[in-house]
Amino acid sequence: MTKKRVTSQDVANLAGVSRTTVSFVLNDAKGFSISPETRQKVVSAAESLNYVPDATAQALASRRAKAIGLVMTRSPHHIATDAFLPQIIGGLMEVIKDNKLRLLIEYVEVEHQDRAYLELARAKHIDGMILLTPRLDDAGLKKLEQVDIPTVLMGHLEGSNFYSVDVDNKLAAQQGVQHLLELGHTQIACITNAPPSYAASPDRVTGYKNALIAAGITPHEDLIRYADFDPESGYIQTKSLLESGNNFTAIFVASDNVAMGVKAALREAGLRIPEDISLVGFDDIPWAQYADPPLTTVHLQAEEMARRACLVLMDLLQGKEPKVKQQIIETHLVVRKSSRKLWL
Amino acid sequence: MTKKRVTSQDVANLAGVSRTTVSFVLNDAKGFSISPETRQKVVSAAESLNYVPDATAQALASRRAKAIGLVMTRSPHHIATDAFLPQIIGGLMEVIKDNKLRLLIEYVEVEHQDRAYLELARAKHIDGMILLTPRLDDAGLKKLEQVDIPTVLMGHLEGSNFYSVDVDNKLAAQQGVQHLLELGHTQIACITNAPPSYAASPDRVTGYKNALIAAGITPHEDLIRYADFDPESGYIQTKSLLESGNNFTAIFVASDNVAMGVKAALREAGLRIPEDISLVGFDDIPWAQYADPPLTTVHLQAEEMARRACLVLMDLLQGKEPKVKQQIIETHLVVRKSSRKLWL
DNA sequence: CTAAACTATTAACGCGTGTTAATAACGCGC
DNA sequence: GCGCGTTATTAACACGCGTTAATAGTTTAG
Repeated sequence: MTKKRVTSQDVANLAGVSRTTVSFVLNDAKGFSISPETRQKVVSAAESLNYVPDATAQALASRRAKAIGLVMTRSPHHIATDAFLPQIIGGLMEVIKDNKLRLLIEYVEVEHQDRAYLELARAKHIDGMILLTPRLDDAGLKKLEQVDIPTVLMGHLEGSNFYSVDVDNKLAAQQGVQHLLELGHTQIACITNAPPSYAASPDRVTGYKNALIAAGITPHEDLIRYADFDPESGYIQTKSLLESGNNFTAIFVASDNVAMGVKAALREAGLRIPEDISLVGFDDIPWAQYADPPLTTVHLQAEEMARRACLVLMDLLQGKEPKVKQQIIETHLVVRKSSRKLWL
Repeated sequence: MTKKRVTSQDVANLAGVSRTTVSFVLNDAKGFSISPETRQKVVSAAESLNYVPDATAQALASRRAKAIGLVMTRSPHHIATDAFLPQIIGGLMEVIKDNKLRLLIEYVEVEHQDRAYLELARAKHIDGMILLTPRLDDAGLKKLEQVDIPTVLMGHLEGSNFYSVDVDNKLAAQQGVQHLLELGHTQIACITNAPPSYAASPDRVTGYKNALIAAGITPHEDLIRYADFDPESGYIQTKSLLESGNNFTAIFVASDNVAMGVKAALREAGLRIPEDISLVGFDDIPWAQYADPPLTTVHLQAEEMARRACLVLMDLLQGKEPKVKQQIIETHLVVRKSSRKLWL
């Protein structure tokens, strides 16, 4: 048993035809006619040789990598604690396997942001890309916009021209805060999901403020804290909030993952949820419903978002014009046990 | 402004040298000498043209894809609820970026298992692969073993000849159960992480039984239930356990993710943790410490495992013989609040 | 002063496939 | 028997790069 690679030439030889014919048969080339018996000969020859086309050569010749990239700008550490990643990958996978593509995970270091996207595009490793958690201050994205590589944003970037799939962060945040207001809370703190440089973060704060204003309450900057994706940052910001001496009876946390840390800090301070402090999260990560108390939160369909983003990308890859440029996925509040009526 | 791709030929022309020289300079080819001024000319030419080598062509010519694959056998749905995936990807990323490789996520459908691995290997999309959650009954793996593609298993497969990185599942489970025994529990149920076909599952059960036997307690099959990765399966199995009428004062759950569902079922049945039932988990996923009560669990260093597995793979790719064939990563029990002394 | 040994560079081939333009075989009406 | 449209097939080029073997130029050893 020789270890020699089986090429389409071998298949051609065995079938007694040319390599071109083999290619036509295996790719179902349209506009060319091949007799049924020839087709059969080729197919069985390929089968008996266990022929698998060389993806690299195919990519070079066809000028399509047959792969898309999921591009993130976060450090490996933050990637490791991203509660949404599995859902997003799962969602992408579903679409990708139908289109016989592959998924590449790319990680762009902040320092190389200005060049990395372009190189990614130029290197032709991927046919298109899906960008996660874009930052407002990402210089590389501006340049990427000029280049002609199919790109879909998960999230939104003010003033950018990318195709995107996102939730209405303002509205969603407003829904969450609205719920707290309806329960009678008026002193409501806010802890964000991420630093303000990530687009979703200020949007959710705006939603928070809008809800307050609509209820005739003046937002208070002292009640707003910026976390950094992980539970630990939530823990820290909650400490800061508690030590600031500001009064509040509820917290809107713009990320369930961060809320985990918030809960820990509250518990440590002897505050019970929801008896002393009501908590509303954001994201509805899989564990939110199993937390104790189960977390009231704004449900975000991450898997569905990924699926949609991927579908838009598929359209772009096939040269079709996607129907909508900026797609909004619906969110809704899930009321569980971490929030309750304010005692008066 | 034409959108023509910049090739190494363009760089060569601008620098006034041959394409070969360009290749030598850019790849730091050893065994060939190039004068400093020529080198400089090439570098600045490449720079000014914004030259980015075509990865596809490089791969074809060099016969290395410069990418490795993370291969999973689970459905997109299960991928979406995998709490470890981010940690594993994060760990892999860390090693990969140092070696200028890329990460491909591959998903092998169960129905195609027998052929998929081989095609993956033959298609040369990737230079090597890391296999996740191998199944005992996976026919494709047997065939893969014959082929000469660098492969590292995360997990263990009895009787296989793969390089692997794993925890000592038996010992780790024993540690967890031991803890419950020391607290005075004698009636301890067990809910696994996965169906028995996944290698880790029966191993953890064995560890559970061993601990009991060592304490002079006869394991009772009625107290063992097999979950299926997600919280929901934990919920279902716990229901089944409760309805079976068997008495128990503690549960060893071989997966924190599953344990989330177990907690929900217990709470629904009016049982408090740890007052009525002590709970010990397995994995120490990032949210375990933020659960309420914080979960006592066996800590498994997923990120580190991924890192190690990737390092072994790097060795294999470079033709080095890795030091150890089957690497074991240490685990340790983390005692939190979900377990406590049995009232007598 | 010639042979040998190095230095600097390149022409040319190979990687395995997709695809165009050309060829060969074949039936058809006249 | 002759042109002509199909049908079936292939030779040949393109894709962009890595790499070997060979060619000039230049220094060193004998």
